[in-house]
Amino acid sequence: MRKIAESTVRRLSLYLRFLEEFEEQGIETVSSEALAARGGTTSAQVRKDLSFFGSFGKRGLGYSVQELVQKLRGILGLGRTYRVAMIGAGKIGSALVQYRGFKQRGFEIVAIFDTDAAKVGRGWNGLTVQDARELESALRDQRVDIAVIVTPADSAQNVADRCVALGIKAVLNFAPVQLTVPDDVVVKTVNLALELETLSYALTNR
Amino acid sequence: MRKIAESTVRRLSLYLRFLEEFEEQGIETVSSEALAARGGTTSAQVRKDLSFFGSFGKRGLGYSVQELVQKLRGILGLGRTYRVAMIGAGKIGSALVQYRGFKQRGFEIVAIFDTDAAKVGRGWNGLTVQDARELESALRDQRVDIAVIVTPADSAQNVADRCVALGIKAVLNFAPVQLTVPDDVVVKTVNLALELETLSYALTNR
DNA sequence: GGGCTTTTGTGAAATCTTTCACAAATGTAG
DNA sequence: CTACATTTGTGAAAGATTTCACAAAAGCCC
Repeated sequence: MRKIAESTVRRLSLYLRFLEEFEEQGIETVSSEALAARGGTTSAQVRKDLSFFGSFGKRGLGYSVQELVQKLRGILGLGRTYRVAMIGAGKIGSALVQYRGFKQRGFEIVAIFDTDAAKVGRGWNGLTVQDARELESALRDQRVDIAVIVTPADSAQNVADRCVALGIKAVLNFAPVQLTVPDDVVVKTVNLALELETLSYALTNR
Repeated sequence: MRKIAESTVRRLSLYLRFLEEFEEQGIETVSSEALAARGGTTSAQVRKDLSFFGSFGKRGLGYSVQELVQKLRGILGLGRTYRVAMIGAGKIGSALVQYRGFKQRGFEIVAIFDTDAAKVGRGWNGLTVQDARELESALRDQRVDIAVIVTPADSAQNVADRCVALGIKAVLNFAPVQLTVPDDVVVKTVNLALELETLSYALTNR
């Protein structure tokens, strides 16, 4: 498949959210103009984004909300569930585990790890926190699609390496470090410091 | 000042992190090549990014780590402290409050709000959680530079509107919604669902 | 069915970002 | 002091993304 820009994928994901809203409100049809208005972009952008994957609209009418929801779910790979391992049972991990949208969208947390002896063995939303040293033995014969790394900065790369060795191909990283992984592994890093500094830059340069 | 791309600002923020690492290690001088290697980019990119703001290096030698750290702090507006109000005292808010990098980089949380009567009045890291209905009276004569919105999705826009009315010009939003604000207010949204879906897209289309 | 209105899908143009490539500095070694 | 090795700073080229603009499709009304 032709390379699609990350910005495009992010917008598709946004469109999907809006379309789900529309669906709940009982709206059956939407124009690229309406979708763009909801998402702060332009109708041409919406049409171009969709056009990379096919043509889903009816000229003169717009898009069937229901149909477009289906198509976008397919494009984004949301037609299945993903098994997620969370490594790190601190505050952020705990917030994530409770986040409903996670399960709602098909991301199921199947294991939680931590190095802290005080946490290991405790129950957490129906799961037992396991010792991080047992990552390999615990995950060897469990399929895990995505690792969420919520460890302190200094252990994140080590954890990432071990996940890669286990064959995990996708990592969501909340540790404030730049992870190095092979080309066939995809990493998304959420870095709070970066966001704050973008704000501080914007506040300064006006 | 000429418009600088967001991607450039994010990289500058990354460079700063790496330079601080180098500084700790006692490294005094760094080339664009070395900085690029650490950050997964190219030396030309590093030089171009910096060139928007001046020329900080010595040909044949590279950059003084210490000097470049100073310059980048200045460019990113990190030479001061920012007063932050946190609206929402749930799990994510709690994780953020404890995040050290926050204070370390000059972002000081000066107030926390929630609507939940069970939380209001409780102490939180040296601060008392205030009733969100009192946002206006509490912040009227406190300077607040940045609002962090950590409320449920359905109240986020309302909170944002009230922050804007209070004259706040920067918002960091963790609610999974697209906020609408006037042009002179800058919003960064951290949307977990979006990150997950980018991963799922990447896993699907390989 | 013909004319009118709406809205898509998409090449082409415009704009933005990254990469290239090289002259100009700067230090070093002999 | 000259030749040499580095490495910056930056126009120009290449590449990527967004916007424009319009023909083509589809429904609607008379």
